[in-house]
Amino acid sequence: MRRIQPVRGTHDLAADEMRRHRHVIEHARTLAARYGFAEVATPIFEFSDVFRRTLGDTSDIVTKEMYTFTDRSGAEITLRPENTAGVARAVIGGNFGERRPFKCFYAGPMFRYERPQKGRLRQFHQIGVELIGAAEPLADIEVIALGAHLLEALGVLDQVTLEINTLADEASRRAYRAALVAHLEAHEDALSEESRQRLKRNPLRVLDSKDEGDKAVLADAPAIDAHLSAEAAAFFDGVCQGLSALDIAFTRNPRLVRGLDYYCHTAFEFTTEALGAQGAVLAGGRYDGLVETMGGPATPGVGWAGGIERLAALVEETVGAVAAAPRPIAIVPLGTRAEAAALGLAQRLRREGLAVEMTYRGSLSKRLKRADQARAAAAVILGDDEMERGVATVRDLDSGAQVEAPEAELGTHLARYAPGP
RNA sequence: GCGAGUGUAGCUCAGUUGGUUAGAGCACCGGAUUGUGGUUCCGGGGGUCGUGGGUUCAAAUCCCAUCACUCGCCCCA
Repeated sequence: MRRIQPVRGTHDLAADEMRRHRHVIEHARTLAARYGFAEVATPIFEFSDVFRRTLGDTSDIVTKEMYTFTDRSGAEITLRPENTAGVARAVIGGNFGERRPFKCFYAGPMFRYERPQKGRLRQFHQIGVELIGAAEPLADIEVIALGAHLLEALGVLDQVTLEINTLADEASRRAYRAALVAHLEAHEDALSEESRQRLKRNPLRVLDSKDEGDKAVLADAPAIDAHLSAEAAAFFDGVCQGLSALDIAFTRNPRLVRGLDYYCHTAFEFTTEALGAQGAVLAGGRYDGLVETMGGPATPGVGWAGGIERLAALVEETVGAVAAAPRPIAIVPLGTRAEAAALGLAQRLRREGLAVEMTYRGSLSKRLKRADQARAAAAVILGDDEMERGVATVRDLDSGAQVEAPEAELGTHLARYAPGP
């Protein structure tokens, strides 16, 4: 029988890794709630149009990374490659209410058909927030502040740098794109093959090329700042000042652009050097055109998404192991009569809030070994001796100290051990 | 999608210029100890050497393909 492998780019999450994921998710969920972002969930698959219409025909995600299939009714379905479009779809449909601004938090799996690498999987997990219906810089500032706060709470803020840029409004961006294209076309011979392609399809993407020849051409390329409308400049100014007022350190990166078409104005990215090539750990921006693109009323929005695998890896690398589960109490019955009694005892203790591990088989020696492997803090030994006298032996597994306690008082004897989950 | 590297037990790895029944440590299971765990001692189970094909008297070892992982490009979270 040949062993079946997991699908490429997918991972089983063992208890330790799952705990690291949960550590990230729970910090994010708690902080998001504190900022007024309530948790929601959208389906992990949508009609393909939800993504095709919003992400842009030239984006890599749409052109080659979507998991798309036809279901039994003939509908074209796509496993979500990101969650913003799904949230926007639900908001437009009124499924999340009519109150504006609408603020939400989400966590869940996303799917992209990519070449797997460290920190890059085909099924990966994101946390994210969206703030829909507020056009003010204050909204951008709060959204970014939440991201920074989360990174701080996870203990990794000093491992990342915040880069920020403005993509301006459409008119400014169009003017800038024209100037950029003119410059790039004048130096087309010096550009890499890929950048020449991008020049035609999505010229702004040339800006973050790592090719040395491209960089040389870009060195004296026009900057967007010269093309900003007064409003766009003021907006970006407002965001930067707000971040400074909150003591959130950032650097301006005029080459920072977004891969997805729906972004405008603020674009930001928390990146780290500690994770190799996949350094973006939490990133997002403003997407004022998105809701309208999807057929809703013109509605501004801003948000971010963070990669759970990447955040968890960064936490593990810089902070170390996350807190382990609470240590259980092990029940060690000896003999069939004791086993029957132990069942009820275990349930009783669990109802009192203790984590209780039953030992199922073997001699006392074997069962204590099991208790030890389960990281139990104490063992409750219940044998014929004890049954006769209506007591149980409580053994502290760290010190080896043992006391006998009447069964009714077991709860008090065990109270000094950590409560269960 | 492109380039490079790696794949031997559950894990980390050794395995000589191709040469007989492929090893170690840790982990696991049992016993020493049918009422006392962690330490120790003894024993045991586990491998189609990633998979498929080829070369050869002979392949874990050489060749080809393929799959997976890792790193870079690309992309992004």
